[in-house]
Amino acid sequence: MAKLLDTCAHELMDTAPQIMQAIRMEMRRGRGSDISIPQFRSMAFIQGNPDSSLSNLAEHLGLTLPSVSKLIDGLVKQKLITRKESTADRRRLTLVLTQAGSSIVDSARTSARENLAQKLKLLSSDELEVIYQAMNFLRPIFAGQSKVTAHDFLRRTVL
Amino acid sequence: MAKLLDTCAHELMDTAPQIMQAIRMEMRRGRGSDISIPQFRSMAFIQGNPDSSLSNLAEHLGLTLPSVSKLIDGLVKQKLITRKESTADRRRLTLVLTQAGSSIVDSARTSARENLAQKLKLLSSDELEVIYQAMNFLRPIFAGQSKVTAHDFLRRTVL
DNA sequence: ATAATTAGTTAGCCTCTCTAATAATTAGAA
DNA sequence: TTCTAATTATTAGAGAGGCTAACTAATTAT
Repeated sequence: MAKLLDTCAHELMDTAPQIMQAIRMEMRRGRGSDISIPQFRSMAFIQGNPDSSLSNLAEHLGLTLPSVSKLIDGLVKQKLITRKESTADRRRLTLVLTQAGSSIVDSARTSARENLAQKLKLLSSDELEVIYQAMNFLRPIFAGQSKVTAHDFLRRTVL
Repeated sequence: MAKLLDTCAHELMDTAPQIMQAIRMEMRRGRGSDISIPQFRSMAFIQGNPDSSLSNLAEHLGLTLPSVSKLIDGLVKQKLITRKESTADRRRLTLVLTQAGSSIVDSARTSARENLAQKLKLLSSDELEVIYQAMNFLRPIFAGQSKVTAHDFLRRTVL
């Protein structure tokens, strides 16, 4: 039945924004490390995937290149990351966390995690298990937004 | 064990933004009804809770009053909702959807729902069931951010 | 009556995200 | 090889989305 599909879609549209808002607040609460969610996500990705390029990051975040470029601008201004020129391919960037950046992303992560965990304490471990599973079903579906450009599209379908 | 808590927290921080990004794109894709997620959420709430005030809406969204005030500004400019003065309490607003607003929120809802459902088709109905349950566990935890003001806090704890 | 609370708005700030246009470098084809 | 394509990133410009702080107006409580 298509009913469950629609219901789930509705639930997602309803719940995801609320969770985001909560996370946003948790991130702010962890004062001392005052960064936004996209900033945190960017740094976490760079930390986990050293020497990534802007494009890599953009694809991971599901954002456009200009958006990410500006996002990185902010982080560079705060000296949390640096842009390094790649020697092999001179148009390519290599993003590197500074020491400050690394420690901030660490503390932000644990702080947000603790605050969130605090909220999740209201649930039983069975319920948490369900959530854990759900996230693992959802992540692959919504990850890697594929970023099909108009040009790619034409190339694939017309040409 | 506290491990599961932390893992779930981590999964949430990881997955929620991606879902949001996908929803954002789905909303845009439903061209003709070009509204943002907060705008959609506001209108949907007003549709379901007629004659709500700004404060009601702000609490539901988990946002500050000024944020919501500005948000509503935009919708009023587009003639999707109107601010009506309440006769009983003259500082209170009553938010009302215009006809245009009502039809836009309807079409945006079905469009986004269909696009999302499309993505969810990749899952089995068992997996959907898990997601459904998870959302129902999560929603109450993250809904109604309680919005404790400094003043309230002092009043409750000190006085 | 006067003080405190509540409902909204305004102003100012910064981030997020997009599209469109541009520059520089590399890869591919004629 | 030369000239065209594609890739990588940036800039400019615009509109939302958030927040805090400071303010007005109306209501309630003392």
